[in-house]
Amino acid sequence: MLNLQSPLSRKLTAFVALSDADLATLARFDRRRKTFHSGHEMIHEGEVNASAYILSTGWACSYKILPDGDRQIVDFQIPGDFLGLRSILFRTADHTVEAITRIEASEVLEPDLLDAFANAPRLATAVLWAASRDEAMVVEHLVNLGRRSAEERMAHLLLELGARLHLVGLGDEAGFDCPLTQYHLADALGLSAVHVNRVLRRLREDGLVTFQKGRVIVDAPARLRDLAGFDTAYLDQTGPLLR
Amino acid sequence: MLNLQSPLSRKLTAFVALSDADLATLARFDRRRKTFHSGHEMIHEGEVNASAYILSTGWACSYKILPDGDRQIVDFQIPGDFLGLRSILFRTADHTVEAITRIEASEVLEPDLLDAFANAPRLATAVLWAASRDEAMVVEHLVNLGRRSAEERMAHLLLELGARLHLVGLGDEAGFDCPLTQYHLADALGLSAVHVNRVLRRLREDGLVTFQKGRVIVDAPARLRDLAGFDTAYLDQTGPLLR
DNA sequence: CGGAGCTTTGAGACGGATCAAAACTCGTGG
DNA sequence: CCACGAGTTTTGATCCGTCTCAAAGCTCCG
Repeated sequence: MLNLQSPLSRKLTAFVALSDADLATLARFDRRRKTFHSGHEMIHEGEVNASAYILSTGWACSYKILPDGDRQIVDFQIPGDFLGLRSILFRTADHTVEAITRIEASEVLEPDLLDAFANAPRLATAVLWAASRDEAMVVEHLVNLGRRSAEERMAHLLLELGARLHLVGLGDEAGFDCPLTQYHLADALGLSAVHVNRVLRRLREDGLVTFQKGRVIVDAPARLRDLAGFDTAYLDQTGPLLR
Repeated sequence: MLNLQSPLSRKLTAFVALSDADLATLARFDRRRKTFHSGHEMIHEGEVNASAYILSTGWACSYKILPDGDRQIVDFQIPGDFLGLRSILFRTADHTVEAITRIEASEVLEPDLLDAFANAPRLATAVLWAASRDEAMVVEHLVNLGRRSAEERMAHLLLELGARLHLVGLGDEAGFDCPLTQYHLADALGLSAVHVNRVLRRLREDGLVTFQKGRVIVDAPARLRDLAGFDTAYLDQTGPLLR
């Protein structure tokens, strides 16, 4: 029951059928397990030869800081997600990754990845697929910022997080635990923290979602999806890729 | 002088040293050359098993359409860029790609890519690098929409296009030819077309950039970069990766 | 029980949207 | 060679969503 143990294998096997050999190689990614405390910067923008990680417990976020000190969060990472995968190919990391909660993660070095590509082609495909999915999420976030109102953005983000968490066995249809502050939400959605607060209140008063005390409860899933224009196509790619 | 002939090889060799065998494999990507007229949708959101292309002449853009008809352009593609590379791994395309001008492009099928990955590892690395760079650009666009003012966004976009065009031998320090309408700019920057017009006027009146009659002229490069907070780090990765 | 970080609320300012309409550009056909 | 028309650019007036500044209330850890 390897697949049920690790959030990553649970996520990958949902989309690519992996052989036992693939799963064994995947399991080897889990050596070098480390713990980081909340707030720790695991990868720094500008850092050379940064490592990548696979997140197994806790939440992280990746962001960029502007000259004036403003921050734009690009994505949140939850168990099963890669941290800084892109920065392995780049000489210097182009973004920062920070632990939001206390985190457990396995460090992935370049040779691990190359080994996987050479010896476990199906796994390599799966990793590539995961990277493409990450990019698809960034694209959807771009659409969010460019063309949706504050409330639509918030609805979309919460629905995405819910769907992703559900996929790795955290949270269910009703809701999920969420350690994000309103500052995190603001920096992800391109809003001010003050406005985030008002938006959350309106969504709550309209009976759509409630986000309080670290828990998100989706009160009216259908109406919320409708408001956000939320389409899971970019996330789930229904059923395993065989090829 | 293969590298000077194709914009793609010119771009890739700037970052990864390619062997003659790599270059030969790369040249084989150039069979199946096709022409598309301006406005043609080469890849449709939702399309299954879409092909990818390498753009050799002309401009394209990739975008998503929202339920209410709004459009968010994710990126523009210029000669040497891949079109729809991500959609090869996905069962269905998650975005649309449309020709802005008349276009010449070479169709790349899945087997071509797999062949390259199996037989030309350095080229495979280069392709992966190109995909990572595409993602880095999307991330930078996200920052643009989330945390920059309308003028900063415009300045940033024009500087990015200039830098990318320069890299493939189109345009120089002074400026470049640009077939985009103000509607394109608006949909890329998350603004209204009317506001785009006013922003361009202000930038022109401030002596920063002039965009008129299909040509962009950078009047004050240093001041423009300063306004935009433009750092080429995410684009050029100075000097060839050897590994 | 104190205090730091987070959430909540109010008042006012401002960037960019929207609506409306005129002016320009350029390819096309008469 | 001119007139037309579709697409594009430009400008004005007004409106609205979100920001900023300010301050109070809450929560939870030490």
